[in-house]
Amino acid sequence: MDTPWLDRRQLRAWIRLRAVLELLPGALDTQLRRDADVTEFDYYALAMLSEAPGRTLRMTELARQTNATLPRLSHVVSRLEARGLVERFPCPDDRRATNARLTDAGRAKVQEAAPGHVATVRHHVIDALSDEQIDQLARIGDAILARLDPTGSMAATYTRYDGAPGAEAPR
Amino acid sequence: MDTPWLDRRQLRAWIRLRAVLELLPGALDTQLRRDADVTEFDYYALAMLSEAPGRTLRMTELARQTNATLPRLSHVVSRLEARGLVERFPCPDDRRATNARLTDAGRAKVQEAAPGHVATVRHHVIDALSDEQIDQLARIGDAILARLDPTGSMAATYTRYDGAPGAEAPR
DNA sequence: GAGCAGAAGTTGTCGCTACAACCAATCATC
DNA sequence: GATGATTGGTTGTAGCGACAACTTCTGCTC
Repeated sequence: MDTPWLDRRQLRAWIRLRAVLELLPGALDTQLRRDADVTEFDYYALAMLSEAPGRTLRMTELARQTNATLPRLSHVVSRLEARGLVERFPCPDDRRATNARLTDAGRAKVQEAAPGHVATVRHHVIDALSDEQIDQLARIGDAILARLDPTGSMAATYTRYDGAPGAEAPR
Repeated sequence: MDTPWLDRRQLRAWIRLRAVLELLPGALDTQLRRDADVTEFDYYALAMLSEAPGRTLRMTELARQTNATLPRLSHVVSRLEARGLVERFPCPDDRRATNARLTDAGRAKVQEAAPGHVATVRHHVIDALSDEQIDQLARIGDAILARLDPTGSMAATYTRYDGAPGAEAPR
């Protein structure tokens, strides 16, 4: 390998990022589980569906938009389906495929959960940063994601910012 | 609440951060499990111990340095102890407390795993960013952590950059 | 010096995720 | 129009983390 160790500045940045990686997901999860009885991942899956045309997405597409593997999504959707928040039905165009559609109850759940979630994201991230840092963070995220998923097949890219999912007003 | 929704710039940054939160830990975990048969968390626990004087830390202090809760750390250390990488013994100063000490095998494990892990961190994060972005990331991390853990009691702060843990040459 | 609040850890249980194996349908190619 | 490879998705299992309950010990306060 012969890879050089990190210098002090690099290490400082990495330690911080690692701490955020460790602490932030738990904070988001705790709030949503307490206030709306859903996981942060559940919430995003529901939110993505609520933005989709017909409130419907194919499993593969939903997995891509939530940065999840297909097995994971399948389990999650099974649970959401059992709770009546989502329904599955075979895709007419491709009989291998399955569509997931948000039910009315699911839509209500998103609307119920959204304000508290947005407030939490604001409190922990957005409001902690200056406008300049917000843009810096976006570019840093881009750069890291380009390495994590070079093909771009996995990471949700969201070039459409006109009504992007998960944190806007529910339609 | 009456919290405003995120605007496009904020949303862009948040979506990126969320994707990193989802994808990066898995990438680090996969590499370490494959090449050294340890979790990323296992690795950091071992690495923190390897930096500590006498390769020993109290459980509470180790939990703080790894951003973990005490129950979680207790389980992890139990597993590491069963593998002979760590040993536990009661703290003589405070009989409530437990010390965790790195064994020779544990030290060897850290040294074995470190180069590959550092290479992965470099590849996915450090080398993806400019020097300027590295510093920006550190400051952004500081700002977010200040919100996540206002008291500073939890998040590992690491003002000591002379030989910081986890990514430097093992001693 | 008795009593009590809080700190330090451990343990048990439950739910979620990763991984691997698997099935079904489509596509390509001959 | 068969066959092989790939895509789309589900299921089973094992392992890890969150949470709550509990024990032991310390230190305060009266």
